Amino acid sequence: MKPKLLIVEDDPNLGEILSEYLGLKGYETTLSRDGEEGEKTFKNGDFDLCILDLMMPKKDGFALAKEIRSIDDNTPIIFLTAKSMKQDIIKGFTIGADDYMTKPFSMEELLVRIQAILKRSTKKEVEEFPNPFNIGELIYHYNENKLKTPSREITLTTKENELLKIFFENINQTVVRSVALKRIWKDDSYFNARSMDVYIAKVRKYLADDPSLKILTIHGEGFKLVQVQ
Amino acid sequence: MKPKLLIVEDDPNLGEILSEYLGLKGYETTLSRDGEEGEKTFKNGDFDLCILDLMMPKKDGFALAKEIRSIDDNTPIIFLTAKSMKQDIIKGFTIGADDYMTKPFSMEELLVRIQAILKRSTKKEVEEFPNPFNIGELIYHYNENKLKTPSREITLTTKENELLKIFFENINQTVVRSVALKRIWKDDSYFNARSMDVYIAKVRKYLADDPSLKILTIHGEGFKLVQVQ
DNA sequence: GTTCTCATTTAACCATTTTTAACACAGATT
DNA sequence: AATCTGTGTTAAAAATGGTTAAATGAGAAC
Repeated sequence: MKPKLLIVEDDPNLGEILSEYLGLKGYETTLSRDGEEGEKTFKNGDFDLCILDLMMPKKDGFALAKEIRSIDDNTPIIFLTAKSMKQDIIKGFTIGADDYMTKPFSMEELLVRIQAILKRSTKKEVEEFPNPFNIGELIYHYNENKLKTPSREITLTTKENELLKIFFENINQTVVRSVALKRIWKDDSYFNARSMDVYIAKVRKYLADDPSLKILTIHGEGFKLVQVQ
Repeated sequence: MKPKLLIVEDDPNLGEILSEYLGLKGYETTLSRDGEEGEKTFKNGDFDLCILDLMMPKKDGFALAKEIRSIDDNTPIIFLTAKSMKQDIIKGFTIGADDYMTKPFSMEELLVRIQAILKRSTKKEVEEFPNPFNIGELIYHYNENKLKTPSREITLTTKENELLKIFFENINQTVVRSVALKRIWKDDSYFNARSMDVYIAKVRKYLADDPSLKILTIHGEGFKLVQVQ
């Protein structure tokens, strides 16, 4: 599958050129025109790498990078900028950038730098979990939308099933709200988020049949399914 | 453990300066003076990253990088060079470089670039925080957001939990304000700092259940959790 | 095509967590 | 001592999440 790149650049010329060039080189590119648009796009997409201009209207590249890092501290970020001031470069990397290029730059160089970064980033593929999946006193049949507890057998609805799957795939790890929303609801919006909260409540009730499993709330971040002894 | 860096640089001045600077910054550095020596050293060592000058006697940086890649295509490589020709840069990355810096460069920038690369390459040894963690009369379950004291069981909020974790990870050491702020609040700003002060007060109240634990204020620096007898 | 059923979304209200604000005090600086 | 900056404390405001029930919508059954 083509790696997905998010390009956030307010100069329409450069943006188009970048998008087209990288598109030709085998990437799937999405172009946003300012920081705020970039943030929305990032939240609703699933990108392998972000290329951010530093000076942009509404929200600059540093601010956007911070937002991105607070959602996900793994997706690589490359900054593009006209400024080549040392302190900016240091700041960029401190925020969590993976590379920093000063305009004007060579497209070809950008390309090889992107390749070098992607070579290493390889987002961890979620391993396929066994079906049925045994955990604690529960047996979860993802394929059949079923959850068996010591006392009953629950037939899950589609959304319940998807949500439960994400939790079992990420046991003891935080499931970020926006990530789950993008995966199940395809869109991170206010109402979808509230809908998800309703489903969290439902799933919590099911899991209550095994007292060793709990879904904790990570305020402002997401949820975490933990198994205690 | 300190990451190990191999520096191959024929200019004795630059080599020494690099080695010393990066040594001060917490790396274990080994310096070789030409490509052939560099190759031998690489074969006999176990390095986390290589910094190679491009123009060197006996064996140039490209040739050395090829040797390194034929032995191991994982160890990151950074090229240093006086030439900034586009074709050289492309060639460097094509051979398998991870970064390419043109002399003269800023030490600080080299450092942050090294950090950015190592952040991705090092097989993340997940420093497992003992869970539960016993200290004095308290039992701290980080995974469950719980703190058990002799008299009660406290369910911690997300922020309380993260703050407490930092303190327990750094017992008897100063936790610098800005470090904790960046880690928990993602941003060191006035209001976040005040918010943190509010949480310090909350956490102090919880710890008061064990009189041997105290959070001291290090004025202008941060805080320190100390355990007295 | 209409009705029924059930999954899903929206809405309203409540609870908790986090941030902001205000004021008091402490330590450092002059 | 006067002043500045940094921290302690408390309460109110704002944001986020929990819960329940009604509204909507989509597919199955009639």
